[in-house]
Amino acid sequence: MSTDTTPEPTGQPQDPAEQPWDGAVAGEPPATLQRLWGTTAPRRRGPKPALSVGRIVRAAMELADAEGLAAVSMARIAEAVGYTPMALYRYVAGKEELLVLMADAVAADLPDLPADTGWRAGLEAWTRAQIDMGLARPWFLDLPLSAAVPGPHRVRWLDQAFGILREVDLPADEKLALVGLLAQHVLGETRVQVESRRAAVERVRREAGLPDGTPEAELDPAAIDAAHPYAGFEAMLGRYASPATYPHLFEAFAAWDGTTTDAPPEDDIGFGITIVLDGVEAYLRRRGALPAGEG
Amino acid sequence: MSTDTTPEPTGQPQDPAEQPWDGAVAGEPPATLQRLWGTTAPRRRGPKPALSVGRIVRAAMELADAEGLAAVSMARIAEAVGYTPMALYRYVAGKEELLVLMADAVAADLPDLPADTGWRAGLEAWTRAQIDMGLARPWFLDLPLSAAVPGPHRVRWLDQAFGILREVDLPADEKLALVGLLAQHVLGETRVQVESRRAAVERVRREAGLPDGTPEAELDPAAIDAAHPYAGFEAMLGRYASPATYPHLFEAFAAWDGTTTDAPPEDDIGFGITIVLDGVEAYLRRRGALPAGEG
DNA sequence: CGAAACAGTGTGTACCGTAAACAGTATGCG
DNA sequence: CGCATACTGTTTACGGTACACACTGTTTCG
Repeated sequence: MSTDTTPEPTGQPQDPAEQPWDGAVAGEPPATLQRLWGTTAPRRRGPKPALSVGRIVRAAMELADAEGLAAVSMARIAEAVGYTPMALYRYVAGKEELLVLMADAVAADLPDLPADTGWRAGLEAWTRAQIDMGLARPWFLDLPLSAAVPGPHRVRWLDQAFGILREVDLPADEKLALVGLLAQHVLGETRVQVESRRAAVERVRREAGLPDGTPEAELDPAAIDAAHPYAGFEAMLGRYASPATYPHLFEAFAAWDGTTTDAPPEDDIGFGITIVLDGVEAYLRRRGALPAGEG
Repeated sequence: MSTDTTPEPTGQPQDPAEQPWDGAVAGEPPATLQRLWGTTAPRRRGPKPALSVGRIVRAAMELADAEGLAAVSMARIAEAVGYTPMALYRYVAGKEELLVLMADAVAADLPDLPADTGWRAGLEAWTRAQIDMGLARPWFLDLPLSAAVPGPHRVRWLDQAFGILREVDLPADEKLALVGLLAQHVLGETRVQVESRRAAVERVRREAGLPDGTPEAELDPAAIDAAHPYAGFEAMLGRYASPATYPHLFEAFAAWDGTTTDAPPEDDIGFGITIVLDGVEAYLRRRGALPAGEG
């Protein structure tokens, strides 16, 4: 982007052959990227395709929503759309590519954030929206690292972050680094939330004596909310920790009265966001990048 | 731990039956936790076991080190230790449990940190050591969320964090939340590092025209270090971004001169740590928890 | 000396992702 | 028009996975 040639509005066909990364050596880029960005040239001959990439991805996501990522197999997807497994390979290079497409597609549901809240409130909203998305689709966290390819929806979300950061005076690469830091925090926070909820559900189910596969809907939501988040951890400590084995942990938790402080922001998510954004604010101040009136 | 009964130094057998979570309903806890903490009661009758959990886990880790987590299958492990695949099931409940054991075992190599550096330097060292571990064993990042069960080595590492935080005046649950935040940041940062290195290696290999499976050792290390970390991202921008599609991104990167600022700490890792620890410091100050002389 | 508890093996099932060969269909070109 | 061509979805098959179950052989306790 440091060149002065303006790129075309949307990607053009531009002869799929002769791309530097094409050929036997290549990783996934060419076909996968085209599928991601919807820039595959329409076919001219032969029967009209009955399926579409979009429909396949949508079926895969519904499956993941309902039964988790582990349930997403080529066979199950094919069954859902009413074709044979091998038919999918006419639309998608393989399962790995399908996961890439899914990873971008989830970002389509991210909201349009209001502009003109300051950078800090903006980033907080940006962060929270993403965590909400992760909570709604926990399977997102199970996607492999290799599925994190920038696609149109993901980049749109990134664009919003840059919109929020317009008022901040920093070169683009530093903004990108900051947004990346935030994005990583989001992923981690979501993991914690999802995992702690899953543990709470499991504990409530066990206490109610219900069988393993019981859907969450049959459990008491209040009991789930009330389930102490550190319960499993404390049980582990009580069983295995001693002054001899884990002195500092033992000391700290022996002195603890067992009550959770709510001096931090009322919710767990806010706790992390506040700390990270405080750090970001310190960085901006150090760099003299705060908008006028805040510096 | 808010009770006054001192737990025994190390877990005792304490009758594996009659545990609340035992039986058909249970998830993994009983057997898996016992295997994790090495508290399985020795068998009394029958032939002496030829294998051991430790040997199996070690073999699995060697396999993962050499060929990645995807190469770790029950069959390959069995081959490595010289027995049939089914023999492993006498020692381990299944593959999932094995991954749990591996996840804890990696933490065994984490160093003993020096005491008496202040809380901030201590936490930074704690963080960096963990990132180094992740870089040394990238497969660690591929482990599923479900493998994150607290085992002896993981808890020992947590204990060190609490040792570092002794001088900080905060209830145990808040310390735990802070350490958790840091741990999540570490995971994210390691992901970024591993992924960007992998991308750099791939790009260098492509430019050198070498085949896909070429081991990293045959590539020019200097070229890998020099490979611009944002190259792939910029290529994507140049091809697909326009003022119409991604206005803010376009604007920011159009104004950018293409040079990376090194105003932040010299290395990428320090960039993130500094921001997060600044946030933590702000939190401690707000809570009046800073050690005497720092408040 | 049984009997019971255990170790490791052999065999088999139910999946998984996907390569290859195939028959049917719509299109562009001579 | 007619046919080669490119494309569709299907069939079949392969090598891989985790693991259930029945089995033989070994060790130790009552």
